[in-house]
Amino acid sequence: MRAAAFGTIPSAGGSRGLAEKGALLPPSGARPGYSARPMTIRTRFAPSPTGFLHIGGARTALYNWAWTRRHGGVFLLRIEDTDRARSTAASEAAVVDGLRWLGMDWDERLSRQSERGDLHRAAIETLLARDRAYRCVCTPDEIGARKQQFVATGAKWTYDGRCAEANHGPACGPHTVRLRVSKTGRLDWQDLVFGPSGQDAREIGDMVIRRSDGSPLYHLAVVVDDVDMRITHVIRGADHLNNTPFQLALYRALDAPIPQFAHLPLIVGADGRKLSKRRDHVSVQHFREAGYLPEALCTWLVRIGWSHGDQEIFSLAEIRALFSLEATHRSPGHADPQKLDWINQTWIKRLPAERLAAELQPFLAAATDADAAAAAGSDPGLLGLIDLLRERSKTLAEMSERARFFALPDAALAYDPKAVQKHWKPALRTPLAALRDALVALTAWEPAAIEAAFEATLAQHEGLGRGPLAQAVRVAVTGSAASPGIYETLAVLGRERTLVRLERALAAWPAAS
RNA sequence: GCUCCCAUCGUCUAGCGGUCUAGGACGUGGCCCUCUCAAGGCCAAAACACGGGUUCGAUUCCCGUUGGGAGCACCA
Repeated sequence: MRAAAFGTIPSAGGSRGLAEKGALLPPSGARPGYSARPMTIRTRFAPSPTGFLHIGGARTALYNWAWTRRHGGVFLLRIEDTDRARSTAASEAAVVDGLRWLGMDWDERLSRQSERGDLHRAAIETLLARDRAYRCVCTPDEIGARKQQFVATGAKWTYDGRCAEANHGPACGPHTVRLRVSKTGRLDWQDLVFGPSGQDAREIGDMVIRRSDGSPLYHLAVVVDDVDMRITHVIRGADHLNNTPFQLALYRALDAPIPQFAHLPLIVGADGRKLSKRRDHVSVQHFREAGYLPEALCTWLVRIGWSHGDQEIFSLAEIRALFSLEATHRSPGHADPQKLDWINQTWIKRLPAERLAAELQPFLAAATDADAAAAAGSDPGLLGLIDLLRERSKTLAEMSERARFFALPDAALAYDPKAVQKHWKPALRTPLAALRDALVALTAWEPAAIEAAFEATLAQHEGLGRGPLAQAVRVAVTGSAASPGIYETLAVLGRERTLVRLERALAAWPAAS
């Protein structure tokens, strides 16, 4: 039954409802019988190394990765480095690092399109030999002129086929090679996300597959590579929707099995248009440097265009266990930075303090200096501080800012002038000294005991409010008017450092005027 | 212009003919909590683009309109 379905439909796949099931079957171009036993799913992510990993690309990679892992397939990474100008080892590394940082892995060895030139050239020769492609001596200028005339008719321009029957040989001078694309029939496929898709073959035209300098074009290279790598499912951005018919024609001309296609809706910017490098933050690297966790970025990206009931937060493990193309949307989605903030904080609240401490390290160093960050890193109070800070930090950068007071040496702590002016009232000096004495007398250095010392001090001083005392201490110990609960803060800072800071504040206390 | 695609609160979405006086989340506003900042709790405002069908019955199916997006290379 399966075999029959694949034998009759050029690009089978069944309805959307059956898509996931069909996904386990071999590519639709396979002959009947060949499909009798399920074959391994093979997918790939094929970024061009532009110097950074784009969030759109990261999401495509994530969908590929998650779906493939879920189905026990093989996920490959292929660098599309045909554009020599932009392709450097550094920009390739940026893409690879980005993927690793997000938590993705891939199988077999990383491959590069540039390594496959021979394959592309051979494929073109074969097409030529079989007369499925032909040499074309039309120059860009000539075509441009003809195209301009054509535009008046209002139809979509396709190559007019002037050289199609000319039979130009290898020695015809500068020439391109064009694929013969049928002028009748349809180039259709069953998209795993978009459902029945395709268009009339005649609207495609005989497209160039080899430049006059002998280099192959993108479409030829991708198809040949995908065939060679035995890719069974092509999962990519919806910007390739329009490219698929021509690529279908290439698969046919190559007598190659046709993979299944799944196109993902694009991520758009705040104005609903394609993400722009100028307006929007598009690189994964940017978010990493701004203090977002990989878990947060993955959750954010996976939820644009896909959902699983009302669940908002997904670990990588959940993503790979739950992701399905069937539940993937068809409409483009906005990437909302505020939602990312919330997601990031949610992860900050969930992750173990040890993990956050490690992630925080570079941010702390940036907010203070290497020495201070190292000192904080080995301070036993750090994990406790992180537990206090996770409720008030949307990013690691923010957390590091709030942790500055802790990392800084006692003598280097600076006081916020406005906070001093507001909270260091001359009359508070005596109670503060009393509080210091109460703290010194403490046997246990923990929030409850510290609170008791505060209460005792308050009881000694008629009319003194809890707020003013807490604020005075807060400024003395953190330099700022905002911090986690004062008892917890002192507990985490430690007895010695607290007392040193109190002493230092007392010494700097303003006198009554 | 042509081709292809899309359409539920501002945003991400649930909904796969009756369960919808349309649910959740972010954001926004209010209240509570409170030593500051947060976090948290409660409440509120906020959407099925429009018009035709199909049907006993449409947010859900079909067709138009409108709006939006993507693609129309000897780029990838």
